[in-house]
Amino acid sequence: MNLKELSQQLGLSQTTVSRALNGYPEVSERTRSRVVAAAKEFHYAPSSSAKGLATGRANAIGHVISNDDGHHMVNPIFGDFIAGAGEEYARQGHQMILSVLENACDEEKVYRQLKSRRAVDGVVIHSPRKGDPRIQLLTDIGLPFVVHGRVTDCPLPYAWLDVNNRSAFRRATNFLFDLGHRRIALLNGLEHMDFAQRRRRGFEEAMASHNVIPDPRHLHSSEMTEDYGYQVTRDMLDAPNPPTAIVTSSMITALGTRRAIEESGRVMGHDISVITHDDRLSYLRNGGDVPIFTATRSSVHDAGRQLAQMLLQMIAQTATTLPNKLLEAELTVGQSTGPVSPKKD
Amino acid sequence: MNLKELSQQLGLSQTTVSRALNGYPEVSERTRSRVVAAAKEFHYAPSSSAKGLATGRANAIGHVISNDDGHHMVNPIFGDFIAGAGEEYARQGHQMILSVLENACDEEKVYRQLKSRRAVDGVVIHSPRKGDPRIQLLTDIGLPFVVHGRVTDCPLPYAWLDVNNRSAFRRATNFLFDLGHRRIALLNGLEHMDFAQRRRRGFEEAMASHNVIPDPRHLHSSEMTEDYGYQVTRDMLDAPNPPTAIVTSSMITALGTRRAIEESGRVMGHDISVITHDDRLSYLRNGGDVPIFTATRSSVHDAGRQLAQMLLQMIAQTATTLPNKLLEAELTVGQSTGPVSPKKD
DNA sequence: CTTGTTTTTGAAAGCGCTTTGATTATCGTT
DNA sequence: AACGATAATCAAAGCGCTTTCAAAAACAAG
Repeated sequence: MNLKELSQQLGLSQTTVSRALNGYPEVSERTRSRVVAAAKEFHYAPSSSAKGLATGRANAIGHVISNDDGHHMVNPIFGDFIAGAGEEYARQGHQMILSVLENACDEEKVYRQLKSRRAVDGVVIHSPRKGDPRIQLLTDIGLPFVVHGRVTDCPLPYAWLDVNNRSAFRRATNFLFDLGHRRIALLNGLEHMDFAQRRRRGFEEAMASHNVIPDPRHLHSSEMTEDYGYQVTRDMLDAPNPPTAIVTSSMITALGTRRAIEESGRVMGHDISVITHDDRLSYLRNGGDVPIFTATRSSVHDAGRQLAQMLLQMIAQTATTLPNKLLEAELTVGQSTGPVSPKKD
Repeated sequence: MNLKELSQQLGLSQTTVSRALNGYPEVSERTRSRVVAAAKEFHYAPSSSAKGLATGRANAIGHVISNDDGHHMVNPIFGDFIAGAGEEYARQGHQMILSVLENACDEEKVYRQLKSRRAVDGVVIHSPRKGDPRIQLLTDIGLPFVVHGRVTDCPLPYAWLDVNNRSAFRRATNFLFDLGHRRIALLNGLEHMDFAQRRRRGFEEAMASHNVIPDPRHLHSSEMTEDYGYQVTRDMLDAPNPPTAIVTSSMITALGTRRAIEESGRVMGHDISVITHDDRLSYLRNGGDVPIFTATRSSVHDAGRQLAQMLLQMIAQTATTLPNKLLEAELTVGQSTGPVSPKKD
């Protein structure tokens, strides 16, 4: 069923039917309701390609995700972020188009094609890296975009939404100092990612403000897997002068850290403290009323929703003002932290 | 830059340029290479809506994911599956369209619209449930689809790709019997999901074939979170007559199970055995050369790739044969299983 | 009953591509 | 040189919508 057939059924012109369905004011209420009823009855919905062709808008937003340098690693955050954004798109009648990159070198091509094929009205930039070339590229080709995160030292203006990673990690670290800790380890994510850089900075600031020089053996950076948390923590605990507290970048890593701690016969929150960042992933809830981990939390699902809103608004009003939003993570105290314990060894 | 402009640049008709770019045989090699070069130079790519309108094909596949009955739970499998499928789509010049459902009641509407708006050429069905209504619906409206999983007792024929969950869990359970275990617990996923039903059946078959009636206190079903694994395992270990082995449905749950085991002072693989199903999620690797968990493994990333291939092929050749594929999980022995230990209590 | 105004409806052009059916160039044969 | 066959190219229609511009209907005022 297409517009022509529908309008014939109704004995009206395509023009009127189209206007009725798109809420134009110059059609009488009587005919509008007739049209809407008929559309519902015949399950009519306008062809999106025809509509796209006629209007020049795709009513779609692109998300390009890459398998992280061929590690075939899908960001565990991804699912929840996408779900949040997707809800907002659905609400506003947009579609989400996902492009999966196998080779990072195709990156530029993919964005260019998205633009020249008019497949999307805008894109969201995931996992910005240090000196990320994408914001220059997208600015050049004139494709609206919002960055999830930020790009340090980027000379161009751009729209973004980010968690205040630096303040979150500064705060987490300071919290540990307040409990008396001074030998604090950092299990960071991959430090070519911008967010990891900021987290490190926050951590270092807190350390510096307490005149503590971090032990290099206690500073780590890797993909945030469970195994990484386990291995690194075990090694640190086995070595002389182990940390009394650990700040870690993700719940998954924290699970590994906890495992190593428990395996060593220590009690987390008593013998050694752990703070993690918690993205509130749907399949990794941090306990119930009493969180297991003390954490800096910020819902990535919510970030997805808000970022989608920003982007849709940018596109709708073609205003030249580039919005940005800094979300503060909240520090929730759980069972994984406690005052530094009296020297054991 | 559109086709018209490009053809003017070249001094050719749109017809010829279009044919050259789409690989039709009736254009000379000399002109074809000229055209291709010019297209590259001007970053020309055909508008997807125009192409879609003209051909009637969207060159897109839809994935509809729902936030599981309002639990706002995104399947952790989702990211890797999507990545696998997406790679295949990219390779074959298709796009992936993701629809996120907030209310499960919109389900029918979303599929109908995808069809009537001609937004996709086919869809993939995620997480089929017991008596899933979607296969009836899609058959009725004539939208090609492949199910990731199966629907038990479905009277209609349909295309699917699935892991042999039943045989995997039968095999896992039998493996435990071979090690001398008889008190075996099952930590299953939500049993309104079809895959969970099959896993349970496989487990029960193995139990029955050894004339063991499972202790009802050792049969569990829930969303597969870490906490679920922990809670349930702890409760079972605290109770009299705890199981000597546990079969669990996901790595995440297995992490919780391991935590409860270690917390109780037992050693996994020695005092109590654990087998899990391992979807080979990219961010949850089961150790390195020596797997931590003995597991039935089957890459969900690979499943996504293969399913995408099936669907694209179905669409391309409009053949009426409905393909299906049953993947066998492999049993990999890790450190989490061992012979039943001499009675402790 | 005109006329001017406002409200409501329609005819047709155009969005950028594919594809049919016609036309021209090229070439080997007689 | 003329001819039919083949290869290469093109003009134009059509895909299903939106939107401009024109026309008809309804209505108020003179």
